[in-house]
Amino acid sequence: MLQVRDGVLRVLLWKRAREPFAGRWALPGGYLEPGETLEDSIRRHLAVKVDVRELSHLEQLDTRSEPDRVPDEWQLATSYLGLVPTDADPGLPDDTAWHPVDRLPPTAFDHGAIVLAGRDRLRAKLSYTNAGFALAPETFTISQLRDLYGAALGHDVSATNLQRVLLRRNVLEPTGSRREPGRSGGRPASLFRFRSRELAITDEFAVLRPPR
Amino acid sequence: MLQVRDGVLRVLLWKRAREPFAGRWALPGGYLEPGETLEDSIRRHLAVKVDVRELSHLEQLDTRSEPDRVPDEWQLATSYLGLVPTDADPGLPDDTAWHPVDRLPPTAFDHGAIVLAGRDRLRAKLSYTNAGFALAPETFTISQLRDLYGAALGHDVSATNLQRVLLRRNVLEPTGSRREPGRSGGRPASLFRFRSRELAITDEFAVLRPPR
DNA sequence: GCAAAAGTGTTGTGTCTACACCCATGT
DNA sequence: ACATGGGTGTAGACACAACACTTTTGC
Repeated sequence: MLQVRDGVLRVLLWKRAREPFAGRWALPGGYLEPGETLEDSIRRHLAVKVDVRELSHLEQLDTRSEPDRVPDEWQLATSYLGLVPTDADPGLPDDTAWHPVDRLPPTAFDHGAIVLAGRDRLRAKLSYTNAGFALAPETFTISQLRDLYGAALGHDVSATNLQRVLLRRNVLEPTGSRREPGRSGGRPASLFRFRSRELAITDEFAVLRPPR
Repeated sequence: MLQVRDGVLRVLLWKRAREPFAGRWALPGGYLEPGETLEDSIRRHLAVKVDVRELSHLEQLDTRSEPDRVPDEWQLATSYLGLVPTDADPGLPDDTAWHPVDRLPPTAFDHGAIVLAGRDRLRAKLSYTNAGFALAPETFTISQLRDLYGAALGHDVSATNLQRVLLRRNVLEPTGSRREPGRSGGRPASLFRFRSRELAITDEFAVLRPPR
């Protein structure tokens, strides 16, 4: 589960109490109940940590089956990428915390690799889908959105060009209202919102488009 | 397992003898052995149908867990996309056949949806990776490659532009040799080959590139 | 007026499509 | 010579990045 928090892309991790990997950080999750869907299962396990309504997007990453990924046991795991808007602040149990994705603590199992795979998937999808909606509040200014994209992508993003790309692609729409400037002045910023809050591809054919 | 065969993108299906879905067509695959990797398992099951050395690419699609996807039983399945070069002609058991992906026969379980998901994954990757290597023979002319891309993408592709895109991206390299024209004449075509036969992203940042 | 923050105008660059044209071969 | 198929030249459309400039606010 990823979120931009304090201007940094973070992942929710849970500190393991028991062996194996006692004291190391792990992704939330757990066993599948009979007859349960993978998605239902991850939502159920997450609900213990976070209110599920806060989840703005959830998608499957992959299934890992290497026999040595869990010591002394052969165990399959299907990983999911979950996103939470930056303005959500779920109350957390004591043994969980948001860790910067680019400075992970020692993790249990292959969870470090899974987090990086999730980060990479998010970065890719920010380029060619409307995935930003899942990180952003309901309405926002372009500079707020620039900061979110910057944190998620790991490099500076120009507000000017971000605005133009997302407006050209019809991903954003103006709400009509504005945000009052802070005490240091400045022009009031217009508020925007994502036209859709469901994942959609916005830049389908990079090349080799079908002919007219 | 997909292949361009007779100028059409096809999938290898296996005719089920037993219930459920007796007589309908299913994807090759089967149960996982204890301690076995998913990839090893699919390769093992495929080896019965096709020589595994013919597989030029294999990647995981997704894991399906809907309780009603198999009647009277709750069963998880992880699907894979396998590609076979167009010039491979594996001998097949009697109960398997290559079916056009765009005109699938009635399929068992959710296998029809899986095939379409694989097709869509292939189409997307042809745009921004070197995935074409997995459909093409070792060496080929641009027009052969155009036909392969056309069959896989489902629309006409211009040889002119295909050549320029793939050369600009350094995906193809000339072999130096040529192919003799047929009896109807025509300029002899140069032969090309893919520089790499491992999947690689060739058009990384569609937009929002990192600054210099 | 001046600083701060937001937003627009403009120019340049690179990638792709479309299409005209040229090249090398067989008959 | 002419048909056939391969390949190149070139121009236009478009999306994007960069950066200068203008707008609107607080102090």
